[in-house]
Amino acid sequence: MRVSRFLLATQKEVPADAEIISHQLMLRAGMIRKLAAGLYTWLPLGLRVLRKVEAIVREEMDRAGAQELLMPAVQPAELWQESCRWEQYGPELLRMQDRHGRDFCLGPTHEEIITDLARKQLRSYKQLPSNFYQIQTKFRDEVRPRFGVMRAREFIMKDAYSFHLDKASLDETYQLMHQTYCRIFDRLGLDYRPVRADSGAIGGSLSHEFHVLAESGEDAIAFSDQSDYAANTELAEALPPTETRPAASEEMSTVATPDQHSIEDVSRQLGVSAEQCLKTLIVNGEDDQLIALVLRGDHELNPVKAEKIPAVARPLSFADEDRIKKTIGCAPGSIGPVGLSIPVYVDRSAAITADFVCGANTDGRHLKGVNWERDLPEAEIVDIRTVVEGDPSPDGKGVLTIKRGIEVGHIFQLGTKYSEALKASVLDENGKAVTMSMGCYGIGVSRVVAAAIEQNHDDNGIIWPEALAPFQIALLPMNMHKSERVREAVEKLYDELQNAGFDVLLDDRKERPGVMFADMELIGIPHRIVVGEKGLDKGVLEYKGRKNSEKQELPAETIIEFMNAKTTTKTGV
RNA sequence: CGGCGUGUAGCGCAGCCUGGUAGCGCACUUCCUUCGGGAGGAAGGGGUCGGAGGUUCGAAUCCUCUCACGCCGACCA
Repeated sequence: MRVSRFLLATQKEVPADAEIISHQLMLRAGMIRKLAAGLYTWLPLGLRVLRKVEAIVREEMDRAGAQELLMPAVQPAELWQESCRWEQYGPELLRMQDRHGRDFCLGPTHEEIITDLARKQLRSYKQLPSNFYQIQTKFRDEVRPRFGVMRAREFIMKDAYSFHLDKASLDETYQLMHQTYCRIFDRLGLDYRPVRADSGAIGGSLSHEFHVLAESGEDAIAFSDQSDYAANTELAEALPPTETRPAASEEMSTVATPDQHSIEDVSRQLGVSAEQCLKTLIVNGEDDQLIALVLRGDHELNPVKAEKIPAVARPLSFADEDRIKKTIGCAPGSIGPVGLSIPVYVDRSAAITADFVCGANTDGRHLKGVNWERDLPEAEIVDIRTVVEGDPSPDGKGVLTIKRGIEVGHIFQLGTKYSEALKASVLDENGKAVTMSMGCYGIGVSRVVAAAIEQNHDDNGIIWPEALAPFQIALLPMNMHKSERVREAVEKLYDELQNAGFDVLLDDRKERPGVMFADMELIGIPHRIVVGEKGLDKGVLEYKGRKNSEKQELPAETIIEFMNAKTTTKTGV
């Protein structure tokens, strides 16, 4: 490809609202342009990278025996009503009507569609297991799209759905997909980790997320320092403390704490540490009652865990202030577990705290020297906090460290949630109808592109892993428009490299060298070959890799051989 | 959904407070010089100032409404 025939839309400046590096670089390099909130056009340069990701995903899915198909982006409401998600899904599901007034939605995912296909096309156990996948545009009407294509409303996803006669077969395919995902992310050249995850509202039991590690990641991942345990902090268990509760040593007393509402305020005023304070959160429960959750002041409530308490309403929501005042008699900020008439659940760590500080259930008052058993009945002990760095690993080996990750893949065992709702069954060997078990496996293809940049860049721009680069080689002639020798040499080299199977970007613009260097580095081409008068005199070409800063001179006739050794993959002309 | 903020040339911004014929940098076009790390000069093209309504002799500027976009919050106990 010649730059003169290519939309190289690089720019020096970047819109002020691009917060993270991948978003800035994708705009600067001319990979994407925003059309509206969460909607992006992929320019030719960006699309080339996207296609590289897709190709690798496709190859590995095919290799794992999955079959590609393509389902509509627009989906009829009837199927969503059948699975009850038309009501459950909320405003992220973009709904619309056609000219006849029939309801449709833009698909945020395709469980209903594939299950509908499966119930019509799969009749016999002999057809199982089957795994179907597609690479499709999805739409989720995010409250707050941000970070460019990282959290866009419209995005490209590879989603796969497998169908099985029994759990054993599902387990087998799940393991195969786990391995396939590892192969895919290995080939993409990314630093990633498979982590255990909560399967959330989608249902099912087993679930893993694949995270690309990056500071800008929106998820927190807990790792053991002594084993391969890794889990989303939403899921990671905070083990019961091994120490027992110390004996009470203080008398309970009331202290005035006017206008001190936060743990920080109270601990500062009373001169005690945050872990010596207990906070009491009031949430809405089932049956329209309120529920109190007690945590240590330095810990955070884990909403996913809290939702698992049967008495707590799902989704988790905080009680509104008026109702708290009416029921408890004080405003949030002065609540404590002593003398509460509503159900109280206490976190494992808070349950072994002695002589603690908490709200007195009277505005402007706190209690100190409070002790379980003596001053208030022991509440039901639960695990409702989010793990923190230094907690023991849930697998019993080592302690946890916390890192940020970008979720680029997610695999689930769905079980029969959708197949039951849509009555998708096959006949088994005995001629008996069996509801199929399902698995579901997603990769955020467009997000992978952004994640790769988060992990691979420097001050000059993007540094593509070989497998993702939009072009392999940047061919830069020095002053070609002045020197006929350079023009001839570079045209010849361009042909030779292409004939040898390399994807080459020839910068034939009438630009100064500095401009060419800067642009090629910004867009991250892994290999650079410079052709100039000086080199031609000596019969050499100059090579430089994007990652390392040393230039080297090579005899012109050895360049093909050299590039073959440098690159592992070729994509053809 | 709530709070705050921003809409002026393709991009980044000034002008608005204090109303009087719309500017700067980058980018773009042409020419000259320069030519191995985002060059210099000269001459150009490009904007119904987000939209609607109002006040005024006169509105980018003041007022009202509206749309779009962005940031923050939704863990305060």
